[in-house]
Amino acid sequence: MRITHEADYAIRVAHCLACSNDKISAKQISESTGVTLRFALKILRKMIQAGIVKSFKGVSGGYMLNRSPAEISFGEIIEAIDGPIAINHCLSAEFECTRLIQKKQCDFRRVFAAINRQLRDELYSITLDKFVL
Amino acid sequence: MRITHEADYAIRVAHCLACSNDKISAKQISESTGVTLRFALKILRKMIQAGIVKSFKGVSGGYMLNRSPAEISFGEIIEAIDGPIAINHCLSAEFECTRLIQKKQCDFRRVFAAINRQLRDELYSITLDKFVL
DNA sequence: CGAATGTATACTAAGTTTGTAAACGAAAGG
DNA sequence: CCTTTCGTTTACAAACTTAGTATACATTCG
Repeated sequence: MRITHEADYAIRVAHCLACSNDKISAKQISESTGVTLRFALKILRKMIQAGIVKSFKGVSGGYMLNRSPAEISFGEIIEAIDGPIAINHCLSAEFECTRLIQKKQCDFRRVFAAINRQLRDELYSITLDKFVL
Repeated sequence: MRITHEADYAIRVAHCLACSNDKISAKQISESTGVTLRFALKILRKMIQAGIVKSFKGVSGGYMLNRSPAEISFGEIIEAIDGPIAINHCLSAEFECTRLIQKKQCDFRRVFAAINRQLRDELYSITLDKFVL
């Protein structure tokens, strides 16, 4: 029932980017967040694919946020790294309910889905701008 | 960001107990929930330790809930199996914050703690009686 | 070109979860 | 009182997930 370390690091990486006006290199990000360079690169790649971050190649390349910090939420970062938020495995896309007691299973599912939605909404309501100095 | 299979099974086991007025044997529980006998025993043991379930030894022994279904919540069952609900590792008891950017870390923590509290409250508000036929 | 930087894929190590086995303990009922 | 039935405890192993690393390649700018 918790986010992965990787998602936690991703939030710190995103925060680091939000605090800088200019683009920063992976090396600088690594140093200022304490996340190893290699691992930071992996996280940055996922965030690029999710459209949260953009990158610049070449000698003076680096990374920066793709949108304003106010438009980037914890929920979005977590889902970019860990995949869709699902507090119970029966809520994930791949899952197929094969229980004998079909009705009960689905009652449980309905309840978990409601809680999940609420949690997800909360995580999406927290944006990076609230943490920039 | 999800509960373990074990906690999910535990909810079904608890539901099974809630649906029966009399005590039932581990074997019956296993058959009616689809959880293997050995694993069901393991889950029952944890629920006994948490005071959710009580057991009777001997030839006509078995298990039953220790309280009325209305007094047993999803949150309690999940915590009995998985331990305290903590959406981020920094919220767990053992964790020690050693970040350089102390202040920021703690801002994050404060936010996660608030979300966690809300999630926990929701899970504790869902009681077993709502699922008994 | 070549130094600095990002990209992509694949792999390994570590940790957690899931599930099983075996030996022991306790109570009901003949 | 002793056998049967059932629960308890500890330990172990297999499977899966997460965390982190290595290697090789591509792009940009001076």
